[in-house]
Formats: sequence, structure tokens, C-alpha cells
Amino acid sequence: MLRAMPLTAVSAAASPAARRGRPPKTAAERDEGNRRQVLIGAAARLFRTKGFDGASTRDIAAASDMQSGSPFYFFQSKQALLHAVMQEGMSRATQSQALVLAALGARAPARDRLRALVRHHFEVLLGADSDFIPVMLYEWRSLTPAQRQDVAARKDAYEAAWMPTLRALRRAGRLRARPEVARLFIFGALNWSVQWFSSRGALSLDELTEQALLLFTGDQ
Amino acid sequence: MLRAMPLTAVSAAASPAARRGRPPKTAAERDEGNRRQVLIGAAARLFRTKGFDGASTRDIAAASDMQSGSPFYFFQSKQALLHAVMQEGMSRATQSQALVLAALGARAPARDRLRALVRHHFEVLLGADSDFIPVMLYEWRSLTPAQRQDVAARKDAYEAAWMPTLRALRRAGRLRARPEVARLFIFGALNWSVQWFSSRGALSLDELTEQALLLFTGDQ
DNA sequence: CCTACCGATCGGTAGG
DNA sequence: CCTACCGATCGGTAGG
Repeated sequence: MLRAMPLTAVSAAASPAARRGRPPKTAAERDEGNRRQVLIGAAARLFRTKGFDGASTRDIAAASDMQSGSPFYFFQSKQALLHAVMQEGMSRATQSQALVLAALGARAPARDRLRALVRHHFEVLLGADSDFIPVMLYEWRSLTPAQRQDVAARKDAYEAAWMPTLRALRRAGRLRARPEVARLFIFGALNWSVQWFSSRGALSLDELTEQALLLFTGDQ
Repeated sequence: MLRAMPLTAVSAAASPAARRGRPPKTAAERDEGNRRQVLIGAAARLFRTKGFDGASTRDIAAASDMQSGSPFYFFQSKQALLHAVMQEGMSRATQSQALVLAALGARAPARDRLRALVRHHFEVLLGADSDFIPVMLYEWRSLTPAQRQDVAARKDAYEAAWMPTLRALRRAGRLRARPEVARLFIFGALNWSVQWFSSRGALSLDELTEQALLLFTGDQ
């Protein structure tokens, strides 16, 4: 059984102070970064629950204990806030995925690597603090074209890490579809779980992982 | 190879006149049904392209050659129009799916039935006139709770038709996951193709079907 | 960050 | 079905 890695925040580098290349110093600066993170978290929650159009910037401000106009002190537009949610989500997910693969080691059998990748992806989609990636998956249409390109590139990088494993399984005869197409179908199968999975339901994330491996490779 | 069944309109029974239990007679009545269908088609297209919130009733009216207030002569609300799109889509898809299964016959091998079901579902998702079901899959959150229940019941009926085939494959050892969970994953894999499939891309719907069967059952 | 506000859009309706 | 319109909501901003 695989222990889920907690998805810790890693995006302090996105704060204005850090972007300018010096470490955050004053209490005001640190607090500004905190308020920004609070907004991103509240937006992730509300965008996931109500959709981008259904969640107003007033909703997000209220959930962050701010007045209605204040989010625009931190973000140029509602879309920029959406983009920040997705960037934060992809940054966390890509980092934790890399940790999972590194912990396994390069010589781990391909089916162990696939199991770890699937289990980690379920954690990203359905685990604690899992609003960010579902927002990316289901609200990307609301981005500007330039933002969309950026998010697509981050998503491609995340998914590319699966390809060596899928190709190895294909070579071993455990995966019969073409790896590139298999990748699309597999991510579809997993990503769709956001629509039907209930944490109060009968299945745990481990059981979900087991069933997914049975379906795709015929064994666990 | 499987020929795709055209998804012909079957919802004349939903017109006001038919609901009253007598056949449409006057030109005005027939035209009223036509205008209604035009609205549903335009709404399907625009809801798919721009999302429920992104497509205004004014957009839909203009695409149907009407003035801005006119859709509300045919539908009580924008949500009722969305609901009609989904009902129309589910009605067509369920009927054409039943025809596909009937054409195969009850004694067809389970893997042939699965291939036919997958191929038909790709046609519903990606073929000509395929706006309705993607709208249902991706915009159901905008329905009222009562409408949502209705649509969920129709979707359950559509998916239930897959279960005998999945159970037969499981019994034959060609499907290793539990059929109920396999159903969820398989529909996820197929439904997600709406997000990435391009009809100008390298893959045809037949090739897609072949790859899906390879992934799920290890053979075609 | 808050206060106070603007301009635009939108779903929906009355009356014919 | 069209005309003409209302009321509400919403993203965003100026000025502090």
C-alpha cells in the first residue's frame, strides 16, 4: 500500500517580493503573501464548488474576510486569480509527483511506478486540499488564450512523466494500447472520478487505484 | 468495422401540441415545434462552445433568427432550455444505442457488443451533430436539483445497458476490474475525449475504438 | 486594503 | 413571436 504524500505549499516564489529577487522581510510583506494565498485558496474552493462564473469575486472576497473590491489589489482580474489557482495546483502536483517517483527509485518495476502515479493522481484529484487540479481540469475554458497555453504546458509536463512507465509496460506486453493514446484514456478515466467519487462512498483511494490497475493492465 | 447510426431527432413528442395529446395540425403549430427545435439546436451548439454562463440567451436568440426576448416564449427560463438540450440528447443517444444493440442480436459475443457500444458512444460524443451529450456531461451543474435528478436518471438508463456486457466480459476473464467500477472508469476515459479529440487529428473514431478496447480488455 | 461607485450585461417580463 | 424595458448582479476602478 502506498502512503499519500501531503501536498505542501511550494509557491512562495510567486509572491511579489520573491519575484523581485529578495527574501520577504517586513511583516507587511509577509502578510501580503499570506493574504494572496488566502485568496487563492478561497478561490480554488469556490471555483470548484460553483464554477468560475458561478463564484463571484465578492464571494471570494467574503470567504477571505475582505471587502468586495480588495481581491483586485492582489490580482489584476478575476481571470488572473483563476490562473493563479491553476499555477499553484500544477506546481504542487508536479513537485509531489516528482517526490513520489524519486522515492520509488529508477529501478522500480514499471507496474509499481504506474501504481504510485495513479495513487498520487487520485490524491491530487480527491484527497485533502484537492480543489486546485479539478479547477484546472474543468475551468480552463475561462482563461485567456495566453493563460491557457501556459497551463497546457504545465499539464503536459506533469503527464509527460508518465510516458516512460507506459512505454515500459507496453514493451513488457502489459499494456496493449499505444502509449500516447493510453495516456489520454487513462487520464480521462482518472480525471472523471472527480464527477462521481464520494469520500463517504464505499471505495477508498487505495481500492480505486487497485481497480484502475486491474482495468488498464489486467493485474495489480 | 461498425457503421455509425445517424442520430435522428425523435422528440416531436415534446412539443406543446403533442403533449396535449392530439397530433399537430395547423401550420402555426408545426412551425412552433420547428422554432423550438431550432432554439434547442442553437443552444446546444452555443452551450458547448461557450458554456452555459458564457452563452447568453441573446446569443441563442440571434443564432435562431429571433429577437432577444423570444426564447422565453418557448422556454420558461434559460435553465429550462438547457434541460431541453440534455433531454433531447439523452433521448436520441438512448434510442440509437438500443438500435445498435438490437442490430447485433442477443447472441453476439460480449467483446463485439462492447466494441459496438464504445463505437456508438464515440459517435455520440464526437460525431456529426454531437453537441448535446457533451453539454449534458459538462454543464449539468447549471441545472436545478429537480432537473439534475431527471438527467441523472436518463444517464443511468443509458449506462445500465452496458452492464450485461461488462459482466459477461468479467465472467470470461477479459475484464479484470469489478464491472461497476469499470463502467465508471470506461465512461470517464471515453467522455474525456471531448476535451482532446480533434476531427482533424490523426485518429479516426474507429481507431479510437480499437485503442480503447485494447486498453480495457487487452484485445480488440 | 476599504469606501463608494460606475458601466455593462443579462435573465426575464408586460403588453401587444 | 416583437418591442421596450426593468432590476439585479457583477467585474472592475478611483481615491484614499
